[in-house]
Amino acid sequence: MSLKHGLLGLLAYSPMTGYELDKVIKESLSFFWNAQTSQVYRELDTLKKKEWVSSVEVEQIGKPNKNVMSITTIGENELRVWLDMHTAEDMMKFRDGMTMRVFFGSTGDKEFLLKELIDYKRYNEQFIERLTAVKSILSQRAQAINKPTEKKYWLMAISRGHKLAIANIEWVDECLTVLKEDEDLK
Amino acid sequence: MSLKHGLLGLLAYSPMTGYELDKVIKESLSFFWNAQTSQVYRELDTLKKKEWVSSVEVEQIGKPNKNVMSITTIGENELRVWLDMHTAEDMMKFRDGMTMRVFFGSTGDKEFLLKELIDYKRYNEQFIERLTAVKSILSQRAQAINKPTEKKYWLMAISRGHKLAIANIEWVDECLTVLKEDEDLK
DNA sequence: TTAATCATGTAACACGTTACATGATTGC
DNA sequence: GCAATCATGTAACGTGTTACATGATTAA
Repeated sequence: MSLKHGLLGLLAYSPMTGYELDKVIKESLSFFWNAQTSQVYRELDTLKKKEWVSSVEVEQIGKPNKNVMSITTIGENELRVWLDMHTAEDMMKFRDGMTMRVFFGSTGDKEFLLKELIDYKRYNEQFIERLTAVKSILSQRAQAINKPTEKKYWLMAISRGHKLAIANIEWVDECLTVLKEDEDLK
Repeated sequence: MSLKHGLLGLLAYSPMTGYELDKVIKESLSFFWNAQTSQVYRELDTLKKKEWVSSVEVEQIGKPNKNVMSITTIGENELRVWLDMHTAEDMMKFRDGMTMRVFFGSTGDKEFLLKELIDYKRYNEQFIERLTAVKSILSQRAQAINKPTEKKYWLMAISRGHKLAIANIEWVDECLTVLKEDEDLK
């Protein structure tokens, strides 16, 4: 499970350059996946070698040439297989640094932990704001590429981000209460 | 942010062998982090090279010899630095395969998606059950290694898992409603 | 007698991060 | 004149996965 299928998914909507893919990821996908620009180009290279995508060099006036990538039939099949065959079980194998941080929290400085929790809450609040922005970007895109069906799926994805952020914020509040409790006992 | 600091965290409680660390991870840490056995041994090797841990070979009767790993002073410092210095911002850079799956959902087979969502809900319900088991294991461990202070942090970590699982379940229910809606429109 | 537990790893590959590199055009 | 945008990458490193390998003891 990786960036490869994210790229295929985006190219299934319409052909794009690496540069555009990178921007779309940072603009619209980063609420559930992020990637370095260098990684995008490298993965595109791999996809080309696997013949999951093909590229055409397009000359431009007053701008550098660009390589427009398109998904191939093989790529479309691969995407469909990935979507249909990878299991919910895989999705349970996540890694959660924030939980690790708190699990081993007694070893570190409590003031730092409090600060970090409060920061984390703030980031989650900002995340929710960002989701609102992503929502409108995606609505526009759904119109632009004339794929109204996608929008329903995109909204489900956003809703997940929203629910998880809310859960994070509630959790921080709970932690702060617990941590302040024994402050009072001193 | 990685397994290295998880291993250091565990060794800060008490010296252990690679084998024991692997078991503890799978038993008690896997609700937020998982690792292959081979990875545990490899990382221990790296930690030894960095002198964050030291090992002593212990002979056993009727069992293979074992290498008992202990955290060093350098390792303790490293753990503290990691705990205090890594930021909440880093924690926002997660990767969420389930969201990707749904985001690009329109390309795949809808029956598969429905099945996967229902599976995912079931896994989250099982996850909550597992958390209950982990809770009692950790309570015992807190007594066994005589570190009652840790328990509070462990419970906070578990609470996070719980809240996220609840959010996941609610999200699946919402998705199922949305997906069935247009089933009715047919 | 067969599965589980104890105990250790190696090798190859896949995926992600960080730092670095280049160079033109457009808008303030 | 300077920052941002357009457009492409390479190299080295760090982290995670998969497959394979070995061999003894203990409990059902």
